[in-house]
Amino acid sequence: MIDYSSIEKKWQAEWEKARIFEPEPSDKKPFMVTAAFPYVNTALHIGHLRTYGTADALARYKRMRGYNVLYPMGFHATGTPILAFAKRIQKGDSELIRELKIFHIPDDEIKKMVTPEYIAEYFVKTVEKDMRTSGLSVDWRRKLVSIEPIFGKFIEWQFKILNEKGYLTKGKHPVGWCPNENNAVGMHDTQHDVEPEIEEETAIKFKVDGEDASFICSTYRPETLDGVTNIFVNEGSTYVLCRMDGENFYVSKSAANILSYQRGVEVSRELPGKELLSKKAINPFNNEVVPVFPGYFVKESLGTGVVMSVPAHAPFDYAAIERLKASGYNTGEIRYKRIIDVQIGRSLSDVSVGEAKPVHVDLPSLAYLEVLHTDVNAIDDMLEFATKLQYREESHWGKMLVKGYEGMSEPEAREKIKKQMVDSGKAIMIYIVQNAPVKCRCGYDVVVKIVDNQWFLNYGDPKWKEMVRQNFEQMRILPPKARNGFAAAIDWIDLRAVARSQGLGTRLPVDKSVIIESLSDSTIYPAFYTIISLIRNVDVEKLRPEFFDYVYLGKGGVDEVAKTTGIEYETIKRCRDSFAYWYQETSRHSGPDLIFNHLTMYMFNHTAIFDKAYWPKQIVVNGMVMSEGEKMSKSLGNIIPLVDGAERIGIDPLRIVETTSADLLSDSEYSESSVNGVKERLEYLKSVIDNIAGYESGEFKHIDYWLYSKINRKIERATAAMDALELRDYATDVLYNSIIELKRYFDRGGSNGTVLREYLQNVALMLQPVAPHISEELHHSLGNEGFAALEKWPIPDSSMISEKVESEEELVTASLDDIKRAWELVTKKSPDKRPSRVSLVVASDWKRRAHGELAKSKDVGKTIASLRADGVSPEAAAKYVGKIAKEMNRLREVSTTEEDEFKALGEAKGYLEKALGAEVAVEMESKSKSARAERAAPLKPSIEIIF
RNA sequence: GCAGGGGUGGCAGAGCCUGGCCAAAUGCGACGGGCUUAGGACCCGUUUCCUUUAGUGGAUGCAAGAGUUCAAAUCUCUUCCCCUGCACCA
Repeated sequence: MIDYSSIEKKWQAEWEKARIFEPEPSDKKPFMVTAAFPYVNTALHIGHLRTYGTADALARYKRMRGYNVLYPMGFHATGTPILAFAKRIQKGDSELIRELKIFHIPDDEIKKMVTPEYIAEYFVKTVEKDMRTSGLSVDWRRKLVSIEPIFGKFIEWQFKILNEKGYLTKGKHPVGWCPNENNAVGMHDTQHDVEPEIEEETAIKFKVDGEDASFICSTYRPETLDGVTNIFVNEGSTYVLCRMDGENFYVSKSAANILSYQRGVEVSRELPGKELLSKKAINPFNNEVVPVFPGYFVKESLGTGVVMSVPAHAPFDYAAIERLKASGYNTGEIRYKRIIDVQIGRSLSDVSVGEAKPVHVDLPSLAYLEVLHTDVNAIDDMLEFATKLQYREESHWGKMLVKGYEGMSEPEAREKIKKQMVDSGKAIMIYIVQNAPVKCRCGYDVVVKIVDNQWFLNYGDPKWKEMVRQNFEQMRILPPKARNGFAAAIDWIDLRAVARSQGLGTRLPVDKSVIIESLSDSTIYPAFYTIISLIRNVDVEKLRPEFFDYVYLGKGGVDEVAKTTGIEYETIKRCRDSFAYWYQETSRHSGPDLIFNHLTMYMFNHTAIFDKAYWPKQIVVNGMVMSEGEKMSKSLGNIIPLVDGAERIGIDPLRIVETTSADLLSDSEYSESSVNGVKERLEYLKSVIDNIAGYESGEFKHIDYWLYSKINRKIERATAAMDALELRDYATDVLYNSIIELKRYFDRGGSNGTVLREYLQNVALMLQPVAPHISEELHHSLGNEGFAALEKWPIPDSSMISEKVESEEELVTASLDDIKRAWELVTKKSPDKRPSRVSLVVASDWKRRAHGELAKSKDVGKTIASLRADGVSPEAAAKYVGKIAKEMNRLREVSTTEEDEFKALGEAKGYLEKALGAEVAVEMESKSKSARAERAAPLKPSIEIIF
């Protein structure tokens, strides 16, 4: 058994002692690998190995390919999560404590986690330890934490530049807001961690006839305005007349309160809903005067509490009006007006619609109730269903009938009408919490507030976008299929709020009252790794913008900067050199969840700040890790802390399973069985190496050449796979196929120590990227000195790759297979017959020529003629060529000769006899008298089973 | 709704870009056999249907439908369904 734990500890200590992962600029080609730094609210679990292990695999591979490789690491602590974390600990939150216990965090440590600073300190320590346990080839001298003052200086400089370039702007922005605590709330601040989903609604002003006031109706479908027949209010609710933006409005009392966070609202007086029923309203779209009805379904707390009624296109509206009529309410004459044309029920299958045919196609909402086998008295859930169906079909396939918008699709008309109404002052946009009620941790309902002094980064800036697109074209995205996602993200990203009033982090230089939001302060930090270890001893206050200007932008001169900042000349110069060196070639790694935020912001900020030469070169996105078919999560309790995994399973097997068991972008699957499979294979490799001394060298046999061919082909393929970071393909070749090949080699009597040693030496080295410890151990077991981690990546010897040798080996396998099949069929049908001997006949060389010629000429006649000219009998030539002509387009040249095949099968005779338990004879067709000999084809000898 | 990624055999999951060697790798499961006192492990075989007393031939088949082609899991179009993201949150 391999003792992973002690092997890992041993090599980690050796690497550390030799400081082999602490690179400095040199004349070698640089390669810098960075992975998204972890947020410090948890220890690592085995799933984290996916991203960090993939990045490490690339780092180690590139190192072996002769690059000077830098793989630095830092820690993210800015933002609100550890603030909330500290509060929860203060309150003794049992759920959180239970989660921490999964990671074996001792009680006395948990007790101390009442300040975010301590939490950060604790997890920085823990995660670094976890990463060291993982055997990552990280240069720990460059460690940084995003809440360090030194980091703050760097961020301040970054935002100073962004501001100077005009990318920092100020404006209005809707946010989730707690009216009680008076601050913005995000997901981390709500009960059950619910994200308040903010949605925009159009609120249409319906002037009250004869009054200086309007109803204001919120709606998702302003395009249906032309179909409004009346206004609905809840007659049992309290309404107010209020003043907003210099106009008077009727809204529900609770709506007035909610709206007051978005606009200035002054309540003039309260009134019961009933009082509104006597009023008339003017539709701003078509100036029709419409009445006000009581709507049983109107909720005062939703939107404005006043609803415009479009009965032809809203089942609720239609049902409410019909029920009013039925109850004897005087509605006056209602003229239902169809404004969207669509094939009703088209998305439903015939089965669910059954016999129901929409009769009232001029009144779509009724027609929708009809296809659903119901009517105006349906329960609310049914009406809700009909509403959704109608809305979906109309917006998907509907064509507008409204004058001026004829034939338009609904979404297009919606945007046009919305814009027209808002621009002409007939409507305003309001925001609602779409998934209301969302409760703040303090217990109050979250509302939407429009913050008007919000700072944004204007990622929508066309010139900026253009720069990013330009760089993106040059960039390498791995895997290539993630490329479309990035292109979409670059197009989509727009204004992004960059400041918050709370949380840990750096204050915005242009407005010290706010803190830079935590994703925005971690976009160009990889550049900071290149210099941080050089300025650790510099007084933080000396890190003035002039310093960074020189280091990152080459502005000014070293003397000048040394004078203004007081930093030593040599330090400044080394920083500039270090940045300019390492940033030539970079690779950024993360999970796919960061494509639409961090990774895109990474591209934008780099292009905004740095010179072209230092723009991003490569981004790698990898999938996540699933555990036994389920997503790993603390609440499911299926998290395996990294320390446990290292101890119970071993880091190398874990790294192999997680980084190589799926496509780069697909989620990989951790399971006991997959880990065991990997371990068995590693054990097998080790056992062969442990016994290597027992194999003597000698003259090479066919199977030795075969193994040479295999190893060199393997190197070729593994190298190509690593270049594309296709770790799954790489591992299939290097690990899984190696086992199969070795077993076959021994099966076929292979026993040459020289060949085996070379094979294993290469396999051991090629395991280095994903299984660095085992690789190191095997490398040394083979008697090598020096670190595998620093060895040259194997180079294939293409002269040893032989199509012919491999074909011959396949010939043996395929023949054995065919013999078994035929054998079985014969003995099944005649159980009393006992075959005693098998005779194989390999095909004459003229048949090989036939293949080659036919493949080239595609001409049956010509091929036959050419064979006859060579002295082949006309009958045999015609018969054979006729047979192979059927698969003319699949024919290939054959690399073996009759002689080759004869020899190969001859050498394998012993093997075949053992496998079959019968005598085997091999003949050449040109010399055979067997009746079945003519059936022989290249690489497919004829078989005769003799009884 | 918008954007991105998908839909393959009992399951998981390759193949699709670059059409033919694909009844479709590999792993798991199931079944049969070997080994064993027995179980596990291991080894061999089977795992769409029909056909074949010699290594075979055929049908159906990769979400559904249509198209392009001598040839489609693979290319094009349409439809249906699933997953992820949609922001101030790391």
